[in-house]
Amino acid sequence: MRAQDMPAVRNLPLFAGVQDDSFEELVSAALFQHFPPQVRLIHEGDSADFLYILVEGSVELFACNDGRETSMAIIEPTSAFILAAVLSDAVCLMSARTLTPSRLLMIPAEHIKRHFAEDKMFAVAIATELSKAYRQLVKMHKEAKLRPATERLANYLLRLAASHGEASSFTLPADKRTIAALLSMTPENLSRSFGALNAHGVRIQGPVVHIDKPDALIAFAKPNPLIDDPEIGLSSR
Amino acid sequence: MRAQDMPAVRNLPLFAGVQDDSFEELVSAALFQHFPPQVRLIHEGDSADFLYILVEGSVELFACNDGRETSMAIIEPTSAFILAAVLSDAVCLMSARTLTPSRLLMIPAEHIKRHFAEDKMFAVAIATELSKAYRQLVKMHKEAKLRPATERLANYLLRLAASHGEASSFTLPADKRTIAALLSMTPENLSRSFGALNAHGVRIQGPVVHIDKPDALIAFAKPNPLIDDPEIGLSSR
DNA sequence: ACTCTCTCTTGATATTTATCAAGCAATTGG
DNA sequence: CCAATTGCTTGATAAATATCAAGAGAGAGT
Repeated sequence: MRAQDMPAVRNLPLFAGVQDDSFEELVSAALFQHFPPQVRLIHEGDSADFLYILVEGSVELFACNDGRETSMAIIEPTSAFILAAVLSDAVCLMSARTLTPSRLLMIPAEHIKRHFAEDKMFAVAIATELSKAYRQLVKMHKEAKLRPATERLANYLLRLAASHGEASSFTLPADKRTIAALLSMTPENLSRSFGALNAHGVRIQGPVVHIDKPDALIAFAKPNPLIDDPEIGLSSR
Repeated sequence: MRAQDMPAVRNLPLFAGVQDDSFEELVSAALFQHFPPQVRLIHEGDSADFLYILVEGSVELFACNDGRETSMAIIEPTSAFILAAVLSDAVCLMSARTLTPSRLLMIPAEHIKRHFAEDKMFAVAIATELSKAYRQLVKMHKEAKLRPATERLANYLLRLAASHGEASSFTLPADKRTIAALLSMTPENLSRSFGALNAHGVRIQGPVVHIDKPDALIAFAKPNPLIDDPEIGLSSR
């Protein structure tokens, strides 16, 4: 692991209250690995042997049932994942694969669980993270149940813009096919929905989105803080 | 609060590791209230002032957006709710209302947060509960994204049967209209889906479901442990 | 017993979303 | 440079789901 990557990991809310020596212990037990794109890191149903921390690149969480597959989240640095599975000592409910070349810190589950049981500050930080992760998932589920497809896309674009400092242009965090799955639509319908958003000030150039008329898009999307506001400080799944 | 209700609350996994005196402190600060059916307990967007514990009756968690409303969960005793909002010191993402006459213990959020910060065992128990709640929600979201409506219903019936000790008959936990919203369908389509399940050994008599041919229903539903298995010990939302 | 109300069901229709089938553009590999 | 592949788009069609409109049945109140 590169020295310059260290601060980002150390500064995760997850490790906020833990002592330096405890943190050192966790990191020294960890593996640090590079992966090319499209590498399957986790197979759903497997036991959760590591807490993964994405240091660079991007990772997709996805899930399958009866021949279908859908995307559950796109993860960007610096962010931990399968925290809940590690703590529950349970099998993973989601699979994970790299989308781009990625570097990951993998902390053995046993170490996480031991520190969790022994270190009050760590337990508090984990509970705080999990409560935010839970709330984020509630928001996702509300969106899925309460919005039609094109509105989901419109609000997703607004959230992306917000996460890029309200930039009027930004690049999609994954292939359109992956974005489509994330938004519970087919690639065909994503394409058509992008077309429909043209009338509301959105322009697409390959992987880059231009929001030419933010007000028009907002008027169409009707964003709702109880769905669209991010959980501040959330960096775990 | 009735003396006979105490053990069920005390035995919640949430309080498993807390000392008796701490538990007494929490309970003595709490309100205990009866509510008739259809009473709004929580409005989404309001701050989370209490951790609610349902002692008797049933409560629906639901959410609204842009004139639509959907059901997020049906809660039965003994179970705590809005734990995540209380810990995050944030507004509620879901509303709550009683479905039947209900009795609830309401523990002020401040007390929960103080004990959480001070009592390691409580923090550990909360994190453990939240990780299970998170995983339960992942399962719900997977189901919503990966299964068509009638299959969702079929698996829901199998889960209800399992929770009733694999009983071949049981009563639905809420009005069909609420069940429909929970399964992301209209009442009309729920009705038609029940009709479709007739061919797979399901018989409906008002609010009671008979599973006459469990094997046929299972063959149709194709249950998946990574969606349908309950998180054991989960009693919080 | 009798409305009245409410919930659920059923049928007809509309809308939304998915699937299938080309086709096009960009990229990759020879 | 030229296939060949890949990712996306577009159009036509099919399937799933929602909406609208009655109507039937059960329970509540008079």
